[in-house]
Amino acid sequence: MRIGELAERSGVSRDTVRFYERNGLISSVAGQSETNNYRDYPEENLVRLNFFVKARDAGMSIADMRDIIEAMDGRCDASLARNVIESKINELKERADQIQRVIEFLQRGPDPDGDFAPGN
Amino acid sequence: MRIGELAERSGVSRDTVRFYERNGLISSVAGQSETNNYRDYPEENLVRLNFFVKARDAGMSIADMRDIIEAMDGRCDASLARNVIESKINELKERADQIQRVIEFLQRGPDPDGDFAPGN
DNA sequence: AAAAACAATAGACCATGGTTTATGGTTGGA
DNA sequence: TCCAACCATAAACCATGGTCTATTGTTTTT
Repeated sequence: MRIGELAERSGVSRDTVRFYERNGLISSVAGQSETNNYRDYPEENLVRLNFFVKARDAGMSIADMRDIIEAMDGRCDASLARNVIESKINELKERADQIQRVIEFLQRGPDPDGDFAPGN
Repeated sequence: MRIGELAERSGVSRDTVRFYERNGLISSVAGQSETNNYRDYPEENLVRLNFFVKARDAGMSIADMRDIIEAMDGRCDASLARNVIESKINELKERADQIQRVIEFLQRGPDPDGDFAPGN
């Protein structure tokens, strides 16, 4: 499909698609037309972009996403890939825990102290 | 205390302290010395900074943090403050959920599809 | 055919969250 | 006294994650 369709169906802008491509997150191939140089974006990019949007909302960086898709693409050996994924999962869990701590702080108050509590 | 001590004890750099102050997250008062214009950072800033570090690690923006401390400082009425805090809590929960979804994706595979799965 | 919509490329621009540099003054220990 | 470490201020700089503009060419729609 062409970039506009991909952008439309994935919910990110054309510019963002190009930005992601420049940063190695997705890839396109030369189109079959002789008259233009429109690129063709294979269907799989749609799946990826759906993931990127989720991952972005979860606070994941472009570099992290790239690590993950490279690991998943089997460009490196399977056990290394598993390690990469595992470590990203652990980072995400850390982050979720940290969020939980902040939520608790906001709900109940600061750790031991008195001032700067939500109950003020 | 002076900026260096605050930075040291809070674990952020002096530059970051100044940056946070410029952005309304903490405040200082003029020092008592006649010969210099060193600022004095009240103890409470330490408590705040401890929170900011947590909040930052949880992915909270400066603007969000500012909203929270302004709400907690009682500069606006209590019910409004509670609303602000509540909505930040909800945003954090959203974020945590999103992270959980990404974790599950990475552990089990994509939603319905076949390609781009961690199992590759 | 003419206009509107789309595409490619390159580079400028923007906000966010800091960090670094430059300049000049202050303080504390050897 | 002299140097290292500290402080203040302002402005420049940086990476990240995009977004916007300009230019040029291609479809598609009317």
